[in-house]
Amino acid sequence: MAEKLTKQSVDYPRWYQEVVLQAGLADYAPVKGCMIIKPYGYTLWENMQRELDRMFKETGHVNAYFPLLIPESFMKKEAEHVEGFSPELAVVTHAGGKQLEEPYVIRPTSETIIWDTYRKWIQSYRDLPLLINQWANVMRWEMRTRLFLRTTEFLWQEGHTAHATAEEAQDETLRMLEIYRRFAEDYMAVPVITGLKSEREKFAGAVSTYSIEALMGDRKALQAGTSHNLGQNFAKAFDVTFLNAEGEREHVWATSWGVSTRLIGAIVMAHGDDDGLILPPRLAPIQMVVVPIYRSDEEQETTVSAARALVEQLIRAGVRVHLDDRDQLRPGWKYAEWELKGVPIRVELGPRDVANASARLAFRVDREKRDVPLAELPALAQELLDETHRKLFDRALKFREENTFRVDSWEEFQERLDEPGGFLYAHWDGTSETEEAIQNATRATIRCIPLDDDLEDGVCVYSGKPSRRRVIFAKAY
RNA sequence: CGGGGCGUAGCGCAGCCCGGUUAGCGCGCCUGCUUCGGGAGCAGGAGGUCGGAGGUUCAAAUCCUCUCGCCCCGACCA
Repeated sequence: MAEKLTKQSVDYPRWYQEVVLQAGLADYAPVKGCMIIKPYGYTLWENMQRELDRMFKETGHVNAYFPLLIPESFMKKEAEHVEGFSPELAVVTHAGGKQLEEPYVIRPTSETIIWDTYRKWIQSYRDLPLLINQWANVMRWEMRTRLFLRTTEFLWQEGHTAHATAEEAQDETLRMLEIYRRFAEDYMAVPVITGLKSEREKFAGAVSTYSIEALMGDRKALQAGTSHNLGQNFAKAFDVTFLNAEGEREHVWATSWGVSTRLIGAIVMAHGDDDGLILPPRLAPIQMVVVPIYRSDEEQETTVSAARALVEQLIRAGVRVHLDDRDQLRPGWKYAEWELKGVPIRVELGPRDVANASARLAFRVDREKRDVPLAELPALAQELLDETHRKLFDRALKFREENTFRVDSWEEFQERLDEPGGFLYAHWDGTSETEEAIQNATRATIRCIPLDDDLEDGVCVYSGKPSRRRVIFAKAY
């Protein structure tokens, strides 16, 4: 804990790794590529789950749970799905001391087992729509892993819905994309761009994939959530049909959508600085930490009891507050530690403050210090947290805008991408060949075709062929 | 899979090239005193089969062979 962090400007990946470990979000596991999510990190995840779960339920979804193990044959039923996921499957071949007749794969995502099940659940248009979400762990044997951003096993939610029409499925796809956008911006304080994925980048088995894309502190992009319109691909692969009102048999239309513990990585990299994490107040495990300050035993008695009283009032005001009354640590040490852990607001309570009936607040987001009357603090707390949220969001948005460029020539594209990086709005001829060529030349990929962008005639920055709109290129995680 | 690095106390490391007393250092931990408004000081103390196996040698953390694991950088991916 006492080690100093590597500065972001010196080595960003190293900073990331150190801050995740030192702030107590996660630890390495004995298994390659896996991590142990520690209580502080898991509480953050629980807070994210709670809000997302509420949003899903408000839009008519219910939770269910499907098995971890999937018969291997299921994975082979949808052609693109097989191709996309085969290389990263973990397979169980032995159990109960015997070799299994059919191996089981550990789910990398649950479309197949869910659509196998939906076949039994759906007969009529009256059974639709079917709006189910599950909170689960999944496993993908990636070649290279990074804490939270890409681990072999990760936690996520996956929604799987079934609809009677293509229009309904498309509406659902966009509805959930919008929920992800709202969650990212209103809770994580991370501004995101919503858009459509290119053919190359879309989900294996989808008709179309939409995503929210965020810009990290090192000016690289992070895909923070995806929503897929699966069309009738899985319904056909698993023979899921229904009778419509006219008595005709049709294949069901599907969507799936998910966000994962990767979002924790997004929070770390969107907001963190050289002193550590900066957690968005609406998700922070600890929103305010109260540090009593004293020299003598009498002062300790005075400030600690004042702190206890304050903490009680703050809890009643709905604040997630922590009292740091550890006697063996000095205040300066505690300040540094809570800053590393990204607590939005620190409340310092010393003899002078108690005498003045005030509290000294220190804001993590901008280091501002402010004295507030003790009696007013509980009533003021939510507003202060909201203010912090806005500052965080505004700063992240400003950063993104400062690192977003419209580029019109291949030279400019390469230069900007190299230094400083960021989002590049550029014309693209719409072909996978060009996309691949650009990736090979620069390591940049098309993050998305933004939804809220106007059409504009131009020529492809790489091939010079005609283009109808700009797309966003960036180096990505 | 290619490239690089690392396994020595809870954590971070030195020692290894050039073998040789009881294997060190910092942080943390325990005890005591003084401290406490930006990462405290002093004194005392506990804590190790040096990743594993085999070999060379009078003697191996150190040399040789094999092996296991993890991390970082790239290619693949949420």
